[in-house]
Amino acid sequence: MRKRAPKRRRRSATASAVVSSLLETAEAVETRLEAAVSPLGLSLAKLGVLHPLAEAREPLPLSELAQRQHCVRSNITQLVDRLEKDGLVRRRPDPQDRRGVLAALTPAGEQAYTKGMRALVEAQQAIVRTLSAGDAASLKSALNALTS
Amino acid sequence: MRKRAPKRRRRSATASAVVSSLLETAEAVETRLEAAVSPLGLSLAKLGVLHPLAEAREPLPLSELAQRQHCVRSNITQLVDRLEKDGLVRRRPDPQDRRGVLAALTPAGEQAYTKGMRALVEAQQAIVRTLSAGDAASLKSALNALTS
DNA sequence: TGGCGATAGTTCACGAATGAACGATTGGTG
DNA sequence: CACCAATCGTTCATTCGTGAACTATCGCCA
Repeated sequence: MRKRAPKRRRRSATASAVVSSLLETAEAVETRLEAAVSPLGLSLAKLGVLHPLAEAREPLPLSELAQRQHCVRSNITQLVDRLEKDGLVRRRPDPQDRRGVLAALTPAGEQAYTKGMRALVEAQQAIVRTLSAGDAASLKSALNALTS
Repeated sequence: MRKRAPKRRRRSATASAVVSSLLETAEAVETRLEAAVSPLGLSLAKLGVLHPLAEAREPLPLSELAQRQHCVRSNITQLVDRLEKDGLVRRRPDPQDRRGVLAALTPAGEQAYTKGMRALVEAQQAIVRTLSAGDAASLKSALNALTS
């Protein structure tokens, strides 16, 4: 009947496979989302900056954007540089703090945000739709376990 | 008793959450793996180039590395540049094709590979270990569903 | 009040990845 | 054989992300 002693090995041999699979599908998903918003001249990174700005409905300090984005301040500097070049955001001095700089959404920025968000959500739903309800639930719980 | 008509909305509201969760945990996992190999002066990208070279046990053309890595040729050019600077790989002309360039593992390269691989596998196992057997299985199947 | 340590944003150099353009070489096929 | 399309590797410009170093300003407290 075979299949008694080995067992032990299974785990380790599979570990790398599961992790690789996670990384690869995440990359595939990310690429797909990126493709969904790129026709609008956007990227996930840019959308990630526009998001808190649009939600707050008021200009925010760059450091706040960095915190919400879980990234380093210098990254936001550059991202905002490009967004400004795109005309989606404008920098303006913080009246409360002369060190600070606020990022303000332009009208074009708001518009780009709503369009981009629509495209993004649609793409996300398309992806989740390929999952059975059970798969979705178990995926969610497994990811939660990983994050803890 | 409530809970009859709505239902519809749930799905869409959750789609973005699941996808975001996937992307975020993947990033966290990647960061962890990166941290595991970085003390050895390696990165996942570099290890990804050393891998096929070590497995093949013979020099390989750069284009082959690009294919196996699912990336663009120019990326391999630069990666091999750095690996050469690190003394882990050496470029040599392809005797069969004068357009081609072969990447050959140096002794230091082989050593770095085995050490890096050890560290990587260990980190992967540590991550998977935080998952219950059930979670691991369901994660695997859900990821499979996503990739298809 | 004066001084000083945190905080804010920028700049720079780097790693990783992409895509376009380019020069060399190779392989059919006419 | 001679040409032409495909392939090979590199270079360049661009995006995105990091971390270190720097300047300006803020806020506190001795």
